[in-house]
Amino acid sequence: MADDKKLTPRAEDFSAWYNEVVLRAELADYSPVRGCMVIRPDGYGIWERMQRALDDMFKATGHRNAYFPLFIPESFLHKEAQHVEGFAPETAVVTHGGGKALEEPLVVRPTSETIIYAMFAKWVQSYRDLPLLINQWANVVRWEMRTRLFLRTLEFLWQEGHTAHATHDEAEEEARRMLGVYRDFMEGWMAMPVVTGRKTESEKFAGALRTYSCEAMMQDNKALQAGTSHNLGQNFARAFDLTFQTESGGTEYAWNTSWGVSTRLIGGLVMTHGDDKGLRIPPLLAPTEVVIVPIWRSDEERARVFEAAERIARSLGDWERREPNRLRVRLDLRETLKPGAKYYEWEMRGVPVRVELGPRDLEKNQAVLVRRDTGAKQPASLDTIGEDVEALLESIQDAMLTEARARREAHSVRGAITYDRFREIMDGEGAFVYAGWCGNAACEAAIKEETKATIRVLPDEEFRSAEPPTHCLKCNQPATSEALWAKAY
RNA sequence: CGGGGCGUAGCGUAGCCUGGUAUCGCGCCUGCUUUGGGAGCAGGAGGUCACCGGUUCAAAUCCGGUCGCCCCGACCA
Repeated sequence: MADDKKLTPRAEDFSAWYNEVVLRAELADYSPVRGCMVIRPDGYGIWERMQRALDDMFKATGHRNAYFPLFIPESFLHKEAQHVEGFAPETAVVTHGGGKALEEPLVVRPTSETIIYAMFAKWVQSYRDLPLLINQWANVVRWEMRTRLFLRTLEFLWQEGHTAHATHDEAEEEARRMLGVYRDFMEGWMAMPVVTGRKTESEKFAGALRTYSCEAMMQDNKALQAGTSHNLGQNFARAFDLTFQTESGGTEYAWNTSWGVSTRLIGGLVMTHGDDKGLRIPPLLAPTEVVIVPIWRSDEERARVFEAAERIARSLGDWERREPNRLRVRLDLRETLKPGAKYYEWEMRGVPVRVELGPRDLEKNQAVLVRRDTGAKQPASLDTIGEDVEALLESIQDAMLTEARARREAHSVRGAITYDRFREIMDGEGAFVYAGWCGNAACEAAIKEETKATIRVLPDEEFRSAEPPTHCLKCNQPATSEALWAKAY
């Protein structure tokens, strides 16, 4: 068992490490159904914090929540040609209900564009009804062949924003705005830096005019598509007759956007921040930010230490920080485990700050604060522990983003590069490679075929190289754009 | 769907070749002693050996079939 206590190191087998962390940190467990997962309280707690933060951001940008049904008439999916082509192979279909065959099979939503724009068509008559800005929190089902906890399961939780606008430019602005919201969330809350940009034709959403994406680098140097935002143009409006009267009395199709992030983000969080001791959760998303571990020898000491620990837990729990919410504190009073065993457990679970409190500390009116990200210890006076913990949490949140960004930059490659060198990189450690592309889908496909790497995005300006690449990585023809290449999840 | 692995207590496993009393560790329960980096001792509970069929006096073990899960490759948030 001694060996079982340690995780498989990331360097030895990243995939095994990931599975072990998710299971042992009790974020999730396998379900009896292949490809499905149970999200356990510690995993769901992270999701709840993500939801709250994102939901506030959606509301702040004018969106309202609604809920659309799980079942979609199969015919709806067929109304948009690209869309059905993209999703039909991976839908689950209900053919029977109440013991009888249904007249029309029902698709379990793989995404809700069809049902939502069908409803929008009923609700929108005039330009005065626009823009219509809706979000829904829901589960969706996609019948994937190969699944992985959080990263790809048959059923997953997500949010999908759906909007309708009077003009192309407004829709474009909306799609870009929500991509920005995602980026702010991923960097500000998840401490996960992303590269934003536009997807190529071959990688865009089925039915979209344009797809934008946030791409994050995992610790195995592979890219994770963490969130996407689509300008759907008028494709769905045409398919579902979503029209409105213009100011001048004409009739036009509305312009739509959709955008989503899912519980996949939790997988991204694990693979961005986890280490060989387990999970590391950025404080803002941690269901428990602080765990207090009391230390004692005699019964007399236990009584004293417990009393003090409870007092500190209360005062920390009541500590009002600048943002008006309280510290999320947990007090570990279990008497069957030694302190060391508790340390290992809370490290596995990723709690950002541990407070150690023993008799020697009490004599000095202090406690020891230990940060999960670096393992560094520091004493804190019991008189100022609230401020100290708050400051430490803020420092951890910042440090985690800085560290993740530095790691990404250390594994990014820019500047002139030969195709041979590129192949070498993709065969080896992997990287984010910024290189020229001629714009030809054939080159994109050939590279994917030969190296498994794909164009993650055509990066937004701030991510592009100071010296734009001049030639296509593959065919050496003049480049029409700079592309970010990587292997992806 | 192709390749690989696995199904024995909550978890991890031994036993299978060569059929005969279900193995060990962790965890769990009780008690005592412990507790500043994964505690010790003693006692205890816990099993349709994935499922179905066959061979046999007797099957976890041999034979036939079925199902499921995990990992690696072709699709994808």
